[in-house]
Amino acid sequence: MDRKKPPPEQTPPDLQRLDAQLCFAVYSTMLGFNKVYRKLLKALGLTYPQYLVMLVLWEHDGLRVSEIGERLFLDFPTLTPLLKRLEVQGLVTRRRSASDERQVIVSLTEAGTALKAQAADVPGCVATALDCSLETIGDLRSRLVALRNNLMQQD
Amino acid sequence: MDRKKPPPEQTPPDLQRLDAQLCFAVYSTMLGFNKVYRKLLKALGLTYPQYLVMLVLWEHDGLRVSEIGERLFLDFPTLTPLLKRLEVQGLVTRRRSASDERQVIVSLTEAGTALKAQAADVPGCVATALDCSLETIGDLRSRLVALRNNLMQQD
DNA sequence: CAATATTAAATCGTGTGCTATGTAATAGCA
DNA sequence: TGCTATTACATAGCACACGATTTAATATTG
Repeated sequence: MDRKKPPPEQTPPDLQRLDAQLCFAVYSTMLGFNKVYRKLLKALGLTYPQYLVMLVLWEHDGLRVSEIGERLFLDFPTLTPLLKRLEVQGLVTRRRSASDERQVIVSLTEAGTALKAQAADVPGCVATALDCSLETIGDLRSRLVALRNNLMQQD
Repeated sequence: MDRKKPPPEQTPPDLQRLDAQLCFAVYSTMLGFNKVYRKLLKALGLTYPQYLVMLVLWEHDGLRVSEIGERLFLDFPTLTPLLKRLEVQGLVTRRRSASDERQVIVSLTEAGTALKAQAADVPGCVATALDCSLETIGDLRSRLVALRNNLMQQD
């Protein structure tokens, strides 16, 4: 009578545990960030992805859609409707480029530019919610960026 | 003729830069993870969130929807349709609890259980894409979990 | 025991994010 | 110069994620 079970053929159990997955830590942290940002950005009338777009434009106004997409690692099907909604809100304009009509230039309106001052408290409030040192934040950030760049290279 | 501009009233510019935001590092890292997981999980017929649900059930079969939600920090509007699709794929069953009919118990089917072995290579392939040490991964994971818990406490 | 409050899940509506596809403009080549 | 290939963006369809609301079951209270 053979009581000895064969060794499992799959990955050792602990590598397939939810909490062993770095991706789940990233995913669930992002869920947490969304929760915090949703509250903070509600007063500004922005969703989190819209806020990211505004951050990009506040830094460098008048970009092509593709340039915004490159900056945020987002594609056209995501950006086009999102930018349309920002345009409807009067925060940006979308104009065909005169030199190349395939390109759409996204520019801040006065209201869009003015929104930057209203959003000035956001990073501080987020830092408060995080409740950890600037050094930790900076270290985490640069490590995540390195991972992101590795992941984005997969093809 | 006053050539001196008044100091800006908003947050110092570097705090409102996109790349200064930890949340953007997390967000864009998750975009990268999605890209990698989408490819790996395609052969299993799973999306990334569905994979997370399967990880939970492989660990502990027969949970209530709310228990899965607590485990993954996800709400009913997300989980109900997702679980329905897993049921349609024949990977889980959803049954009303006899002792409390408000509760739905989610159980793995034979196919759902068997899928675990097919998914055995996933964590290893992800680790390869990450191209960094297990120690780094573990450290990042625990730090992110700490942040997540802080963020989730905001209310 | 009946009425009310609470709980668990389902549904609805909105905004993403991505693959696939379509449209229009520009570039490149013979 | 005309044709083809490439580029930039828009659209379509699907799967999330979440606040708001609804439905049904259970718990609590008088």
